[in-house]
Amino acid sequence: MVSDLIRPDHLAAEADDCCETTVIHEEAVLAVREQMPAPEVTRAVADFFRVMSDPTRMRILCALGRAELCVCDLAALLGMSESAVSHQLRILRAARVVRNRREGRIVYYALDDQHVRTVYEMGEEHVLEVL
Amino acid sequence: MVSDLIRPDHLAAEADDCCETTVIHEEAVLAVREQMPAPEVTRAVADFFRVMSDPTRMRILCALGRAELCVCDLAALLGMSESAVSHQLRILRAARVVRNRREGRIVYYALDDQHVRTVYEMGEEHVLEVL
DNA sequence: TGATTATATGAGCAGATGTTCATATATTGT
DNA sequence: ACAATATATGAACATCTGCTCATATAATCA
Repeated sequence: MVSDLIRPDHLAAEADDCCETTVIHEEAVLAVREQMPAPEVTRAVADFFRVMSDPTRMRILCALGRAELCVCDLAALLGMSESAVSHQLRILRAARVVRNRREGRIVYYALDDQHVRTVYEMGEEHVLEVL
Repeated sequence: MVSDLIRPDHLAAEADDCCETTVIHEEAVLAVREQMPAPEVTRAVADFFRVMSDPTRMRILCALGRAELCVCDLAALLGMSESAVSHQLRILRAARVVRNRREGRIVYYALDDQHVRTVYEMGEEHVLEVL
């Protein structure tokens, strides 16, 4: 692009890794950049919310917040296949929001995170406000 | 399946809409079913969390929680194209978590939801606990 | 009016996601 | 040991997501 030749050189130092972007409010951007959490943190937090971003998983968490249940009970409750529920439980386990204990052939799952309950209630509040 | 012919009929009435599922703890399932929020509610809440389940959107929300910024500032801050940022802002707008105001050619965005801040902090707490 | 700038949006595409189906594993009862 | 039962998991597949690129819209300035 020809415009690159016209732009003064000292402006190129503003962006850390990129030099094509226009910055209108340089001070604001620099101030916010300092206050921002590290990208790894925001990524981890986003991953946590991703766990709760699926209707099936959300319903599983709601159910397990009310009682300890086994896989086939959950499947019956949600009207889904036991396989589908088991796959989702695997994701919830990996995120450490549920715990499980085996009793013979049956594996009981329960909510294992204080935050999930509170976070759900905030989500519900937002939903009611927006509608 | 042959097993269907053997299973007693009165068990088929247990599940509301499905009849293939095994239920081990009938009372627990029935009790939880009564306490469960409506599927539309859990779906809406899951949709709200879906908005925050992407690293880019999460970083945008973090930034807008600290200052009112325009699209190209956000793009520079995140090291992303203005188009990509604009697409994500559209999603955040639809979810009503950000507000925007126009000033000439520039459109300023800001956080427009009390819950997002609190919910983010809870997510961060969970992340720090789990690691 | 025409050129420039800031933002928005549609199409297209690669990668992620959630379900089903088949199969594996683990435990119990005969 | 063998059949039955509860759960877990891999492969396959259709759908969804987030980006890029091209283009449209909107506002400013010469």
